[in-house]
Amino acid sequence: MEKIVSLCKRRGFIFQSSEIYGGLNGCWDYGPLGAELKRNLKDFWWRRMVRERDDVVGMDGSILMNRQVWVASGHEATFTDPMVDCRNCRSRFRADQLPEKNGRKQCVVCGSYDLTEPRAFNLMFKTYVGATEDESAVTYLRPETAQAIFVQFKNILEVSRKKLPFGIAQVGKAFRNEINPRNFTFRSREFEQMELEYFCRPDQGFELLEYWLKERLRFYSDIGISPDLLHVHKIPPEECAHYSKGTYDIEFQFPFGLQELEGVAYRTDYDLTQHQKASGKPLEYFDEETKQHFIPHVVEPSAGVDRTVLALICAAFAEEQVTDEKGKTEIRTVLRFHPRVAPIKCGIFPLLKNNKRLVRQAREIVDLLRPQMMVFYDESGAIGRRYRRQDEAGTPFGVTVDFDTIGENGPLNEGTVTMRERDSMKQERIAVAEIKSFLLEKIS
RNA sequence: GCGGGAGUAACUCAGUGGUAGAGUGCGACCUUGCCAAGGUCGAAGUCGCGGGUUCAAAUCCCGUCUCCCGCUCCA
Repeated sequence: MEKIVSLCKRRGFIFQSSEIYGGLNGCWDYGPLGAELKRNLKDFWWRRMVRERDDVVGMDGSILMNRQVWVASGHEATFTDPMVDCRNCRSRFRADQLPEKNGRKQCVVCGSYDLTEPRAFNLMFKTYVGATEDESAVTYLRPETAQAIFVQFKNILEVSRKKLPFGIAQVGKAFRNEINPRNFTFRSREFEQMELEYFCRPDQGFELLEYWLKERLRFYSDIGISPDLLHVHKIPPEECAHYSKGTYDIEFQFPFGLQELEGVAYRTDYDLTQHQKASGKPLEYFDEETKQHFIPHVVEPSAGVDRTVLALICAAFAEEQVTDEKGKTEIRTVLRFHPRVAPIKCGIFPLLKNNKRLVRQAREIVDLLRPQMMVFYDESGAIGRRYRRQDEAGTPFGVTVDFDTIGENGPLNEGTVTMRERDSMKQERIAVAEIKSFLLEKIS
């Protein structure tokens, strides 16, 4: 893990937030390569979950919402009071509301005395909206993005003219004042979620839970995370959150252990029911076939952007022994990103920088590709060094303009470049005119 | 939150009271016909931060922040 953290900083994937002031616990910044990687991940999620489907639409909710949202969702009560957990039945209570016997607090559900110490669950960041800092102005930075979808359910149903089952997707920031941020960016206080709330009839819930689990596993495979590194954890019913009738965690084998990337939860009609009650506004759906009104159930695949970025980096990280022509062995550090998520798609190099024709031709190729993909031009140092630099950045392809390209070795290979592939280090000659379509096919 | 370890250049680290160091990397120029190792020059450090002891602190003491590891926790 230390090697990965070090590479992330050295190459500009991830830095500590506010580093020159000593950092801020649980907060991280993405550098040039990290920002590209993260953007590629979110874009592909959006494409797969929204644009390629008829039954899902997107939204982008605000981070600050009316405080009543958090009262209704139950977050205010369970996130801000001193709470104790029962180790026996996993119930959670406000510490001041538990009965005591002989000076010991007792679980009101199972009667166990095996309780955790009371802890302040100030997991929501509190803030004030408006000029006055009094109680009436209090609200919170959202601790999850899902609630924005639930409270706009009716509006989106109306304008999108969708029928059940259909989903609303959102990518955005959420904040939790974690007691113990850990494991690099894995548990951060400010993080981004990619969430889909997929609404359905009550009788479709379990079937759709299985469907979305499968669909999401396909997604991870399509961004280059091998199924060998993934594990599906079915949460036992007694451990599910109170609102859930069934949850699967999709876990990734990080260097620090098997950890959750995404939860696929069947949230029933809990959230919409809560908001209907609290707001007094009907959030029911009218089914024209059965002529019935009911509150839709919902299946929620909820993925962490930052932890998936970290998983991509961990899965891609490799150190391999290579032997050069003199028989010397050395370590090659390479990030084997899938071309689809790689921050830079192609490096473009003139074989020598002191030859104007080579440089000009390479620059032209840069201009050719730039409108459609992130490319990187490099002319400094020996060509091998430039290849290795891109290996560490995870760039899947490299194009080198040589003397054949510009016709100096006769017409045989004129107008072709070498295309070097990162993982195999193999090179093949390819016509300049074909570079763009070759790359577009690989990264789409 | 508890226990352990660590913070010195972008990275990896040396430096145990007396002028801030190395390797790699980075930049410029030269060299270079395809897998990081040539030459010359150069930039770069609030020694995590704050306080204390001392003629003098990267070094000793106290506090604090941050990261890593193990517990704990993760509606």
